[in-house]
Amino acid sequence: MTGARRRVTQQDIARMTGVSQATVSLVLNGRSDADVKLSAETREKVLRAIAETGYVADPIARRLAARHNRIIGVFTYEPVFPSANSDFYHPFLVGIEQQAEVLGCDLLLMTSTPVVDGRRRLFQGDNRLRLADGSILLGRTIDRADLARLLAEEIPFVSIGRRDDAGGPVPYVGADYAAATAEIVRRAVALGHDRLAYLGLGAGPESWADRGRGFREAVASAGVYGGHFAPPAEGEPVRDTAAVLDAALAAGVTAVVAEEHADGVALFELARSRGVALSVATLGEPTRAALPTAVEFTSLRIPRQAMGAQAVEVLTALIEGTPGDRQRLLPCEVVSGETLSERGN
Amino acid sequence: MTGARRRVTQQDIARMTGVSQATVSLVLNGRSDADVKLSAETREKVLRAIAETGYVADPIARRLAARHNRIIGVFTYEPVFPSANSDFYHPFLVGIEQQAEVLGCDLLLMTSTPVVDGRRRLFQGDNRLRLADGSILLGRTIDRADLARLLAEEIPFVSIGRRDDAGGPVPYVGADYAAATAEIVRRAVALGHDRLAYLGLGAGPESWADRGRGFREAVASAGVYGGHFAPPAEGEPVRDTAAVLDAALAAGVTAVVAEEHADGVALFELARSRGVALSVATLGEPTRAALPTAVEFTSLRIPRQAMGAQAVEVLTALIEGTPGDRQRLLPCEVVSGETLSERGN
DNA sequence: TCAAGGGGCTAATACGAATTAGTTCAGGAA
DNA sequence: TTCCTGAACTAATTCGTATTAGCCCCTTGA
Repeated sequence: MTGARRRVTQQDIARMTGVSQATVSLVLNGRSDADVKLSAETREKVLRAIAETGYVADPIARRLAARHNRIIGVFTYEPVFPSANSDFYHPFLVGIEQQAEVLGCDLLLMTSTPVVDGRRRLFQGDNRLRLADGSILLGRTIDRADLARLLAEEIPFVSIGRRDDAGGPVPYVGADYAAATAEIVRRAVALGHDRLAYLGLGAGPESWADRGRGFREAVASAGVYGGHFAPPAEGEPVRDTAAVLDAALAAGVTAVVAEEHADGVALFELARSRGVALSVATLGEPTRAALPTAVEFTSLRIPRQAMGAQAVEVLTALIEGTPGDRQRLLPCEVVSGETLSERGN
Repeated sequence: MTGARRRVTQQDIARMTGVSQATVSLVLNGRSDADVKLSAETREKVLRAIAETGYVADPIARRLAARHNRIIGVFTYEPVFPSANSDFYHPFLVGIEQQAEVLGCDLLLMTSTPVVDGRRRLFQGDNRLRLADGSILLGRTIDRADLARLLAEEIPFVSIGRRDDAGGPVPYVGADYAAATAEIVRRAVALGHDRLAYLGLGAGPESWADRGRGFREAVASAGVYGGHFAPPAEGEPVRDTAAVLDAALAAGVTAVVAEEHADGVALFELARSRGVALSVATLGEPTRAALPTAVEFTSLRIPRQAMGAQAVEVLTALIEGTPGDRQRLLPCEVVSGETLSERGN
């Protein structure tokens, strides 16, 4: 009714109840302990006025003064929601939201930076990252320089996905691709395969490098042959599946471990259509995009939801200075599908 | 390098260059126009110092002074991400994010309220709604009392989905279900149907009431018969599809308009399996859940993404006091599927 | 020689909450 | 009566930036 009314402040509450702004602040923060004493009467008077007016502390002012506001920032280099990435981000966000709810934090999606060339800029003029107590960074790859700067400026953050040091250890919650890949190799070996190959880059971004390393180490320790077929370029899907298949067969390879799910699916389908026995395991999560196959692929189940939730945990530990691991690798479950079978089948 | 260094402030820059903090602020905001004059020399001195130190304005302080934070709250009664609702909310969020990005706003997901009985409480002790400059409310139904309170407290908000007045007009961006339903009825009539029926509640929450009204009015104005089959209870799917079909046939109905997509699908499939000719149109969006059918249903395409985007527009207009509609109904496209056909087919 | 009129800058204050160093007052001890 | 102590508050300051009123000095015109 009283159009364009200013927001209610502690000062207003103070005037209403005849106390000082400081008292209101003390009541709000439940500071009756130790050195600060407040009468129950005053406390209730203030509390009543707060309830009446529906007062809420301005998070901005609060953050300026107290250095925290129970807001967790979520930064994604790509838009969070738009369709292409939604399947990718969604499970992480489920976990993040869940844990944020448990902790009573709100989530600030940093959408204010326009997407340029398909990526958002983490640092730009007005760095909104500081709006939140700390942030979670989400993205297939994260700019190394950005990480270094975050560390240097001591902005609390946690990366989802393992990251190499960037002028210091990067807090992260990642998936243990190396271990999972090694496990797949062991299974293949146990099924009689002794000539394996890795299809993918196996290098570059940490998540690929980890898989590649897992493969190489497992192959070495099992004492079997481990070949390598690289895609045309980083991030590119394998174009010439036929060439890969031919090369693999020529090298006597009987089991292929594919970095990208789609590549593995394509290879397996081609082999099957040719009537060739080739085992294929995939180091990615079966996605809807690659669903036309009815076959259940041997692949990985990445604990995305748990990763999201734990990222929030690590972040709060970081903010509050609680001890604990700042780097966590969660195990990936190996989905035992039908595509990794006994040698010769 | 110099661990735990305080962040650089305008004050620091000022000291370095021998000017005042105010001058630094003026330079930063490019305020050389109009009433404020700065010499090119001073400007450059300051700019140089800024470049050297890598100074960036603290967004928090900036907002505090500016009295608004360019944060848009997004409140959902149910968790945003968890799977069951994700298909429902997702398209809206795509639109919201998109528009927020255009406007340079961040999105605050209100996740701090624990979900009780599957719903979040909009109003509770510390009302985080005021964290944002304004908020968007999302949900199939929204508590009437909540709306009234929001209006009374003059908290800027926009509802996604039309809402009846709640002690005043509620700002909303909704889908024009009434018009779309009427259009479907007209198409049915044009195809020779003169005995139609509505399957659903056609009352209660605005979105259903609008559909029901659209049906009744269109049927009346076309001068044809319009029956009504209600589900067992509000929100319940129709249990006894067979009973509905029998009743419809007994009443000589040749075309049914179903409020819920799933109900329509079930009815159509049953009729087809019995070899009975029955046209069915659906007043919902074809969802993945009801996909087992290969038939393309005559149904509605709800402009969810546009609704999200426009909600942001309305909200900012509201916040900034710009003139413009506070209530918008966007047209729904009628998907001409195969299930609404000429009478007798 | 003085007022008027800028240009160029600064002091002061606001923004809203948190925090610290007091201050006031009542009651008890000396 | 004075001193002390603790309870219950408050005044003042801080956080970093934006903004406004106004100051000082140098021209210019009369």
